[in-house]
Amino acid sequence: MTAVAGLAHPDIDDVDLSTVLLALADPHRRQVVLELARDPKTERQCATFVLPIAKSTKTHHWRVLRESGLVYQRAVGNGLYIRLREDDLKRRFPGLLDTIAALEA
Amino acid sequence: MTAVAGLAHPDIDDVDLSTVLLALADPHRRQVVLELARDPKTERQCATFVLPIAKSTKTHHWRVLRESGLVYQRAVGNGLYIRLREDDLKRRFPGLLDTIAALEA
DNA sequence: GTCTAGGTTCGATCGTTCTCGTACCTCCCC
DNA sequence: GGGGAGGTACGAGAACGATCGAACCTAGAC
Repeated sequence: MTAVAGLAHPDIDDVDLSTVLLALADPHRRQVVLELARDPKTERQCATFVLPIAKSTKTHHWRVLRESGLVYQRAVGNGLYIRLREDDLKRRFPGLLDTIAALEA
Repeated sequence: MTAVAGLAHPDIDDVDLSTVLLALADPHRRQVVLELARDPKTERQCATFVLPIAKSTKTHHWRVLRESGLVYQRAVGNGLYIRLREDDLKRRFPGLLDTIAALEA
């Protein structure tokens, strides 16, 4: 196993609403999702997110976001890039992201 | 204290999004909310909800729904009536309920 | 080779949540 | 008065989630 873990992404059709809502219920994760949503097409380095939590806790949140189908992660060199699964989410949960984003705009 | 507990309802402005999303993340609670949302103006007897859980567990979920600002409960005689806080929710979290409802229609 | 920055894994703690059964209360009907 | 239906309170157990620190790995820069 490499230092960058196997980045397993679920099929969006296997994700259920409870999982997504649970993922979005955490303020740290929601902040990440909303920052990504401001520039949905753009990939961003995970390390650039400023969160008042430990490194290992971030790893935990990345996994939750990934496994809930909200984000796509890609290993580049030594680091991680993250991106919203915008199209998948629009198709599977239409309106959800826009609504949440509008609520905290 | 009467058999019907003190039904404390939070001011809708004191409710935050995390709490609401957490409340909606539970399938049983979401089912209740969605059934109420099909007839938003109408009060319904709590006892008429068919859920595969114990009585005391229901009491727990009523409290969560109440304290998350999603529903309003009223004691009538020996029982409880429940109703969506539709107007409050529309104002505080516009679009949220409609989006969730559309997602599981 | 060394050092650093980005990440993971592990183990643990702490709080919360869902769940239940039991006991109890109270309104209402007979 | 007695009984049933609707609900609460309490106590407990199991599962989960957020959090951390320490140890470790890897890629890249120097």
